Amino acid sequence: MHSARPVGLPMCPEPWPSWATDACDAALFLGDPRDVARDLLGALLVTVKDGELVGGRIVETEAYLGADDPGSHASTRGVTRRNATMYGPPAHAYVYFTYGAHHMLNMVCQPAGIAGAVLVRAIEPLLGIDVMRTRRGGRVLHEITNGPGKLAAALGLDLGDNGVPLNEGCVFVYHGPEPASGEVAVSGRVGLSSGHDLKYRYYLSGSPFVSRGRIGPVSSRRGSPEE
DNA sequence: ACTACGATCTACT
DNA sequence: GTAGATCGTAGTG
Repeated sequence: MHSARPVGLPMCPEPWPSWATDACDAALFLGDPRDVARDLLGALLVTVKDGELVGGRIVETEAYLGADDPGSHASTRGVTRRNATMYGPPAHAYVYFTYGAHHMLNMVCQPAGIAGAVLVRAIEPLLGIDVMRTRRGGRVLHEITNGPGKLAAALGLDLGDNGVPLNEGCVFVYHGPEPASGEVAVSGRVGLSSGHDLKYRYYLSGSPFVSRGRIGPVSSRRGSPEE
């Protein structure tokens, strides 16, 4: 049978993954962000920037809800110019800039008028690895995309990509093999000043490509900080 | 106009 | 383990 590689995309040295045969349709990105975050684990995330095709398998995500979520850009602030994309239609990229240095890639997953998105925190590099490595300053493989800021840099994303529709421009998502349920771990989100008690982070526990985020408010406390 | 701070990363102790 | 980078956003005057 013929290659599953989509027509129209640039070539890259690595072969297109045989399991990535179908682009995710917009319906996958319409639902509770916690469900979408879980469903995106294992999917293939691809970007085409500067004529280069790069990407990898999503291994870590976080869900961000609306006004009720203290960790969300939508909490207590309402619509602002920064978070407007989060209130826009689903299946679009919400890219923002933070800490004076880093871009973050989110996927909007609630109907227009309702805030909700999934932050992609880490992927396993599969396509265009040399290009991503160059964009990341020549790091070793497992440090190219193991964090939201690192991932956005490797994928070549910036504020110019805020609001682009998924699978129509430069950001694409393809269905991957569903992870075994025992492989999916859940924990508190990383780097928040509030809302870390909510277990809205999802990752593949066996993957060496997840970020090493600190979990929870206290590091000296013993016991079981996560489920 | 001015200020404080952030869904982070890196380097150095 | 922790401080510094670095700039867009939002709140205030």
